[in-house]
Amino acid sequence: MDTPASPGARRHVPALHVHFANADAIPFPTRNVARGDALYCAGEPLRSLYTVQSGCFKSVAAYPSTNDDVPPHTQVTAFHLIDETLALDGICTGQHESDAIALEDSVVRIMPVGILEPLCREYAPMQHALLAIMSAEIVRAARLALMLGTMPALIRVSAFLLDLSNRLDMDATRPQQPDDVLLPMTRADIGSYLGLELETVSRMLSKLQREGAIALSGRQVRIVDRARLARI
Amino acid sequence: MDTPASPGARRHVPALHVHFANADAIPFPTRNVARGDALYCAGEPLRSLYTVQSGCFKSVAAYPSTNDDVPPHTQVTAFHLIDETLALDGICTGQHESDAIALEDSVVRIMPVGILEPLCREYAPMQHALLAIMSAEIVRAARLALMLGTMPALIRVSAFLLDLSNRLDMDATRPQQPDDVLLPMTRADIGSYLGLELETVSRMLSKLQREGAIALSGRQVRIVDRARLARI
DNA sequence: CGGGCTCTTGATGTCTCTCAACGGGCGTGG
DNA sequence: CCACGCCCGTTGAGAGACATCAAGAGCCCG
Repeated sequence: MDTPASPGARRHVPALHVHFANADAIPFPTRNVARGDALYCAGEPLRSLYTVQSGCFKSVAAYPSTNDDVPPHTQVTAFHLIDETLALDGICTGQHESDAIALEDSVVRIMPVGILEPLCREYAPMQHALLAIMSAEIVRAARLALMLGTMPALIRVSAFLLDLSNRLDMDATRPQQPDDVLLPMTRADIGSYLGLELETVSRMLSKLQREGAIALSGRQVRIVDRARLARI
Repeated sequence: MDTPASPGARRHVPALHVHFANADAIPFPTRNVARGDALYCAGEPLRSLYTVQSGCFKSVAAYPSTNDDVPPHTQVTAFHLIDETLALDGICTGQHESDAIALEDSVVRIMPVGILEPLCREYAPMQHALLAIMSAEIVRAARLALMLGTMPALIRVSAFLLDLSNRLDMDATRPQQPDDVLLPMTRADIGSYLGLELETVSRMLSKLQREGAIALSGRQVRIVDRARLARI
């Protein structure tokens, strides 16, 4: 899971989804992706990295099924909001390791790897930024694994809400309502990400509402008592 | 989880724990770490990356506890065998994000980040190797999360054994007995890594033995029926 | 030889999954 | 404009997998 960044936290929590220094200055092309469409699919050759300009994506990975007669397990491994970078998992093989699906009509900036690597060799800050982004992604994934391995369902869901809220706050273009979160994904997506069934996600959201931590109507969530949510 | 790399796998599975090209050619210093000692601890400033020359480590992460009155949940997030690289998670903040504990008396090669980054700017293959290693780590962590989110205990344990066996085979210095695996970690470590209790790990190992997939005596595991293990 | 750590195995409990039914929103087409 | 179907979300009842609690055996090391 990503960073709840509560006041009580003892250790410094890394700023995940680091902004890509200097990339703004370079006239990379953009691409529109309609809601539900794939930006790329697993197995395709990696040509570029992408940063989200507007909209939102989910990454869906398939577990390399050992006995592949029947359904290969899949899971949402990440959600990508504005300014966050996609396709980092493809560098190691030169192939995309997951599908990237737009959750809304979206725009991405295209950064071809063939250009990016020489660029990073030239500009030390950019190299450092790229390494920082990748490192943050490692931390993010490890923290997700930690949560899936040790936390009960209610905590997973509340941590997810807090994380999403924090990341949406990063978006300077968004009106400043840090307590109002409009979920761009279905309960099934959330469940897949958190290692839960969609019914369980629904139940936990209802429970959080009953306890007065949030108010919800469909995908519109209002964080009523952030401290309570963090304390769960 | 890492790569079972079975014959049945449809998609190409990335070679995780990529070897660090050219790093051998550079006279980096080494350091000995006694069994049970920490190579580094979470929160310390990141000075170097490390590759394992001999021995074995575990990475232990603490979940940034929101209400930190009581025990901050911890989990083993990775095991590091020979030729594998540690401390990649620290680059994003300049601080180590986890503890690295030696499971045996070990030797690591020390690669100071202040040297590594300029070096990567100079040598494109080295830059690419570093990016590939970090990307592979992202894939590894995501796959672990996927397994923790979707797989039952028996599959987690069998996948863990297959992965460990495959990674040990990468070690050229090891005598060629790919089916004999000496686990360097306790059941509790395995359980923490797999999101299970140590009793469950023990039960699953016993079950795999009853089913004729493995033979075990303490930490010595012999993979008797690799196909069956992969098929579970 | 004793103490502590590790591992195994059993009994019981509980959390989450599974199966099922139902309501609401939205788009399509009558 | 309304009807219908489909997807999404909610809620309940029951089952199953794993955690928890507990006891005991093996082993290493001092």
